[in-house]
Amino acid sequence: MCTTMESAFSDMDSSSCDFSFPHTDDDEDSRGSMHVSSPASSFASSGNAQDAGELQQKKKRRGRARSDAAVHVVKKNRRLKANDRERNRMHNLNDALDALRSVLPAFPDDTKLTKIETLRFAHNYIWALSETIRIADQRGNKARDSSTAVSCMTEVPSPGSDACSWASSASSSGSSPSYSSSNPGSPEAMDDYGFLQADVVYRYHSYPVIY
DNA sequence: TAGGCCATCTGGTCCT
DNA sequence: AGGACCAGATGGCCTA
Repeated sequence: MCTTMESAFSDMDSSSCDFSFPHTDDDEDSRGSMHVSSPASSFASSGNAQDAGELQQKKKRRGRARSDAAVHVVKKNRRLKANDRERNRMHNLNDALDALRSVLPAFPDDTKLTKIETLRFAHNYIWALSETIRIADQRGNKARDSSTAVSCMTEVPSPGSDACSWASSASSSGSSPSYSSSNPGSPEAMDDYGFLQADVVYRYHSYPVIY
């Protein structure tokens, strides 16, 4: 198969694949070339009647072959363009995933999250932030002059920060965290502020995305 | 060496 | 008709 990283990023270097469009004598004929080395011109200059008849036959066959080849070339060109668009589309998707990774808390070992891990991590992160805000609001309503809610918010890791220093309870997850099976949205687990922190942190790292 | 992850190709389907 | 999107297939690379 022609798929290699080199060919993939060489903007469709067709010479490395089976998609090349060979330059043939038919191409010359189709442009009415009078090149001296053209088989047609050499036949025409022979003056032989039998050869002329064969030439007509050959021209017919070549004409048929040329039209088939033209269709083939058109199809291949369309495929190449579609491949190029698909490649760009996937590159855009990967760029978006990279952007998502950049706003997620970083792991200390600098392990790049896989695609699925990035999506799951982002899901958990959003959920954790939402829960933190929700609980902070609840606490804020109960004791507006308390600084508890403020300190709660400062516990949330900022994008790019060390996620595991914030979430020590999930530090063993690495790039392939084991997943809990509990419901991230269960409010009964949030009856205590301290418990909330630990629980949010844990789920933020380890809860599987439910699709 | 098996398994996971990834990039790419490809054909089908849907949409504009 | 052509482009976007999708899913399956394939092969390369890396790691345990």
